Amino acid sequence: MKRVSLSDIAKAAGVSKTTGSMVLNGRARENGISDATCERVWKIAKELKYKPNLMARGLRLGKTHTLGLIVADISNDFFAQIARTVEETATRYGYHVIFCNSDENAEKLTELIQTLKTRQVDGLIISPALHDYDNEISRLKREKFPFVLIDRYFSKINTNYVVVNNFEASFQATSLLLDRGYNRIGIIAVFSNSIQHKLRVDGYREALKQNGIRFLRKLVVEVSYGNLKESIINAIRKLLDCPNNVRAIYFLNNRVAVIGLECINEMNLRIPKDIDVLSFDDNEVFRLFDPPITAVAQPVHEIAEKAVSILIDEIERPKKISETRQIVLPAKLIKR
Amino acid sequence: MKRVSLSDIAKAAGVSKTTGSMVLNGRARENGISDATCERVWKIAKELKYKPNLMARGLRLGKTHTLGLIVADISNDFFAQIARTVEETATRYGYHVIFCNSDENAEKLTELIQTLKTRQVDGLIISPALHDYDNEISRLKREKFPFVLIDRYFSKINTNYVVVNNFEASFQATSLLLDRGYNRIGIIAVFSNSIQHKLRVDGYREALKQNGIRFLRKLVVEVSYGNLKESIINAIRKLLDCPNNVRAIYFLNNRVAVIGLECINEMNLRIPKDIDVLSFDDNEVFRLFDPPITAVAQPVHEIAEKAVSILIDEIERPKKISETRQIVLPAKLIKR
DNA sequence: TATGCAAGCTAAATGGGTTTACTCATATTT
DNA sequence: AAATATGAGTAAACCCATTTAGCTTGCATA
Repeated sequence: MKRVSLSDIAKAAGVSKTTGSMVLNGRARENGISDATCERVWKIAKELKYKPNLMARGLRLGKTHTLGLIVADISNDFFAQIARTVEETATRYGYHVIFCNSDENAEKLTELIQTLKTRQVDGLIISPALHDYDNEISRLKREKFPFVLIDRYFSKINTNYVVVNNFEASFQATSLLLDRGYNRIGIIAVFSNSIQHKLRVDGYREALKQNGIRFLRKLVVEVSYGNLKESIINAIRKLLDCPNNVRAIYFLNNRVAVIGLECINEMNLRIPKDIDVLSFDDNEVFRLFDPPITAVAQPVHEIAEKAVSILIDEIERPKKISETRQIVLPAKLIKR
Repeated sequence: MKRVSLSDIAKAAGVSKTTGSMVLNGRARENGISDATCERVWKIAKELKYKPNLMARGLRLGKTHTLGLIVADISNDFFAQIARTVEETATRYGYHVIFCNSDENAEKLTELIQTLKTRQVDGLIISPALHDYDNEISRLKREKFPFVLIDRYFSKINTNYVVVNNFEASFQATSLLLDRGYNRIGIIAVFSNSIQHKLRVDGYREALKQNGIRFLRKLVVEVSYGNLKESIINAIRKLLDCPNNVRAIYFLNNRVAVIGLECINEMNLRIPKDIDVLSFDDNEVFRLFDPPITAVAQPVHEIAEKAVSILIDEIERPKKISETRQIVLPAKLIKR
């Protein structure tokens, strides 16, 4: 029941391993192997159901045809969808995908990157942890290891990335709320030092500014991942209460939005009577709410597809040194 | 910048590769390597940041320390959560996970199983496609390839599997609806020849029976994956309409439930006034609905954890021939 | 006749670990 | 004193596909 190896094929076909390898890799022509031999090898390979041992090949070639995908949490709808398309696209290119969850934890991320490198993945698609300082990522960069960041990136390192136009999308989202007549809009976000976070807040500020409304720092509440629910309840309470007097909340991501909605529910607040909400990042079920939740939808499929194709391009093309690709896709405001 | 290999370590430490290998694999004691040598090797390995080449090791040992996970669609909340825990658990055991989407397509599933085997994963966790006949799975079984089925299984093949008690859970779910006073309950499900499907319907029948209500085949509507939305709208319309006169719908899974809710929304029906609903498979947001949606929640974490540990046990233990493990976990009815 | 060359193919090295079957001292038994 | 053990370690085989460098043989040209 043991696997058929190239030697077996070679022996059975009465040729050398070299010839066998060449034929089965479609290099027969260029190496002047005769058609007769060629056919013989193929026939035997088929009969014996030969499948090359990818580890042997990988060892020799130094390539595994495997990509690593690191996200905060694959059970989060946004990342699950990314993962879906990453896998699909990678498969089209003949690659497989190993995935890992970083839990928004910089140390875990560092560790994951290292193990995946040890495991010899050919490249990485990474959504860096929120608090990550750039160390491990910039090490990858220094080592010229192929990788693409998605969703988030670092201004200080020149890397490949695929993100959305956070500023613009946030500007539009805020403008919509302003149009609806809210001029005191609270933001609830997970604490983060990332650029996207900043850009989303900046977009919000710009929208306020263009409407002649003053930006108030205290309306931007940053909660921490630890006990999201409790902190969000407090945040909402604080925003609604008197001097703030907020009537619309802008959740800066998916996760916060879903939990935020849960809190609003529990606090017996009605949307939009008591409070209106908007979420950056869409969720399949937002449109099913009563009323449906307006959200900024990221083009997940494009993000994933682009990331994979850039990555594989970098893996397979001879490296044109430090020529990075930085894609900013438009996010779409879905009014509901 | 090239990787440090075992030879490098051996050379630097003035020992043979053999000794190096033994030391670094913790086999120093049993092979009578002196403590001095041991320390020297470790020290050098650390200094040079030695990471073994896992492909070389894998090639020799015939093991990759990789598991394959095949689900219908990883962007489906249920599978995303499974994937999450599978990865976590596998990592604890020192394994990585390659995932693939079968799209409920038997041919694709067959192909995936084959590629993953070629890729030398050590074992597979599979949620078989709905319409799959058992061929590829039983081939795995014949070949004694380690695998565990989750969520679904085949009565005709004796395999490892981890599933929930579909009959019992469905019985309880139906009983709840009956208690709420609905005695004409419609079922909407994706067409399937799987046992779980049957068991869920059987549980429903049994509940009706114990309440002295006749089972009506026409109240069980099977839609196909093609154009779910349209078919569900038709199904709902048909069920509500006159002779049927259904006032409660029992969605037989997650996917159908979410889309079903969307349809109900679009049809401007109110829950529970016009129609009440219940879903087999929970979804994070069901409790946020107004009113919240009652659902049967599968213990996803346990399913995934159990599946991984059974699989790894099978991979690592000397095979006690054809001794399969079949786990049936209780699903929990979450009344909302 | 000797030389060049193309066609068709192969031996052996390579990649980096693990494992088997030794070696070589010295120490202990019998 | 000869035989056996033991401690410490190693050379070489092995896993399997790819690739480099080169080897025949036949035919044509100088």
